[in-house]
Amino acid sequence: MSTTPAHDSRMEKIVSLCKRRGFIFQSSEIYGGIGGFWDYGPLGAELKRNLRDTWWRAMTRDRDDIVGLDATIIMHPSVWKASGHVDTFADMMRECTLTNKRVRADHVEPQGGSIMRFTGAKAPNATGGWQLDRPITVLMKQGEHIESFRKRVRVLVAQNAGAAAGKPEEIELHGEERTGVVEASVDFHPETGGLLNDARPFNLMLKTFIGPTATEDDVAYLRPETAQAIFAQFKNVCDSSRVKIPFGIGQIGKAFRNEVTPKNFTFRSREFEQMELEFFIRPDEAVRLIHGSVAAWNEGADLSQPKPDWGWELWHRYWLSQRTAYYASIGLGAEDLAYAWQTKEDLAHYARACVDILYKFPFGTDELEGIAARGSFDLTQHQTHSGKQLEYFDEELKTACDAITAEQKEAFIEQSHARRLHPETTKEEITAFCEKLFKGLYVPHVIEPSAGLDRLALAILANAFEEEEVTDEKGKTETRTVLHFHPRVAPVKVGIFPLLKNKPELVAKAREIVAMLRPHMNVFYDETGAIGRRYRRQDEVGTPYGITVDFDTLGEEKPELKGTVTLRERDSMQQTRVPIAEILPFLLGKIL
RNA sequence: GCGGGCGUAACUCAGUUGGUAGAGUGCAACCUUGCCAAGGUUGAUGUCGAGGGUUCGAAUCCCUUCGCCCGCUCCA
Repeated sequence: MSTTPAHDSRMEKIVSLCKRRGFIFQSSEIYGGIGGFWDYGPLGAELKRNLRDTWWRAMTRDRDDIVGLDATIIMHPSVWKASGHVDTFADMMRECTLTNKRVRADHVEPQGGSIMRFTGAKAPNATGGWQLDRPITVLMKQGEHIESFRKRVRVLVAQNAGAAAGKPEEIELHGEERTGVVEASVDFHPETGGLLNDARPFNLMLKTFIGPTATEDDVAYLRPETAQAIFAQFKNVCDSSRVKIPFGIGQIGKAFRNEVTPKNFTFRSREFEQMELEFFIRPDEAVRLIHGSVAAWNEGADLSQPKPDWGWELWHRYWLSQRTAYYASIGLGAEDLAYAWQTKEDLAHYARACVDILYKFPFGTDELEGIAARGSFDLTQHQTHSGKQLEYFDEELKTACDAITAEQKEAFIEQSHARRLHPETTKEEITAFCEKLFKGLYVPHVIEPSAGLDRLALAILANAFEEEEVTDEKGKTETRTVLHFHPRVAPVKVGIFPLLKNKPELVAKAREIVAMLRPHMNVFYDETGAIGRRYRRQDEVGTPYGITVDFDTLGEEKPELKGTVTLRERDSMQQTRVPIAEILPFLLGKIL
């Protein structure tokens, strides 16, 4: 899916600017750095805070159907057993000794064939020559022709060696020897046939210990996602907040994953921040009982306002449109984004649908947010593992069911069985589920828009970055580096400059304006250097507006201009004369 | 994890066969300076990623290690 340009100077420039101007630093840099961890400097901290605030506002404060949560990073280890993370994140893995391809130890199918061993390989014709000195052991499958086998091994060797070894046909294999025959061995990679090394635990969750003794009994995990805390606290939120389905719980917080390969600057980090919403909805069956039918999604459906007869599909589409509108509100428009729908085969077994919102990063188009329709899987898992009832009592559903006859209920069960998603679901399970529904009880289904804050910050930076050719009045062309941040997310909202710093009246007036604006926004005062240089400095950190106090502000020669300043706009570099009294309302209108 | 490239000032980079580290930009102060990186003067900053070795002497050669980038792999 990603397209990666061979040399991406744009990304390098962004990384360099981030360091130089204090957006993002490598963690622990004075000790040589630590892979996959990044710090936000003064401007980065402001940027990230602004982004976090826009999400929180859009998702909680601006709506009356979503509440917030702020849970701990370390939770009861059982949370991760219930969620499936302990199992799927802690597989025993084996690696192919030829290609380093990794495979789950319990997923290796027994294979038969001849064990072939080579002492090494050489590519004398490759640029500079190339050589592999370690032995290679590969299974020649039953019925595989010896020449096609040799060709296959050369291709694998070439792939693994990268550019150094040159073309597969240039590779010479040395010391071929048949060392044995096996009937059903699990020691060879299912695809490559390469010998597998010993199984090793491979866990993507970061481990820690609770209490000072640090034994295996005290193991806990740093959360690999924030979502599970929302499910774990679902009942408490319901009991304390008078929320009614449909409603959501949003959370912003740190998560940790032991990524194999952190890469692309902050894009894949081991410590990162997520902004997640779990939006709880009725199962489609409950909607059908209440409204008689479930509204179907079609292209062009009106998604502006939720409707009571929406099922999971419309809710899923609704959140996709809401999230797209959110990105537009902070400067990421349709032309910057892309969407990737997971195919049925890619989906986890419990998921109904999942769409990723991607941003066109300089290093490739990659994920910013995933919106998944997860059914009732998570809450059901926690209900099973904790033994606590996580069903929701739906007054409206109970009322609707009380009004229908026993025959209608019987027909509904039949109908639900006919519509079941998984063929293996039994009639008994469907009946039990429906009987609960008739009492107004169900485990809510969930739509999960899950976004990466650090990825968003990187996208915003990449999207804002531009090196612009500017020609001045004298016809001199030069490069202007500018970050076109949307004013809402810009770390500094306005720069305030006295035209000259050795004129006390100008400095005093500029300080007055700083004092006026500071309670409302992040402002930056600068009096050093020529005015043009100060503008450019602010362009480079994305400050959308500049205000210059000059002699007209003091009314020295043109009394009619007294009390006005120059307002300079970053993107157009246009200047306008505005009264001081209008500055604050103007800026507030742009940044809120 | 594998292969390749790289690591010298805040940034971009130069540094010869091993001889004790530089440029441009930026930064700071002052003078000049009336709206888009202006001019001048002065100034500060490096354990040459880290550790070890060879050597009279290492940024330079060797080993180890850490980090970054690219490709492969991995990515509930």
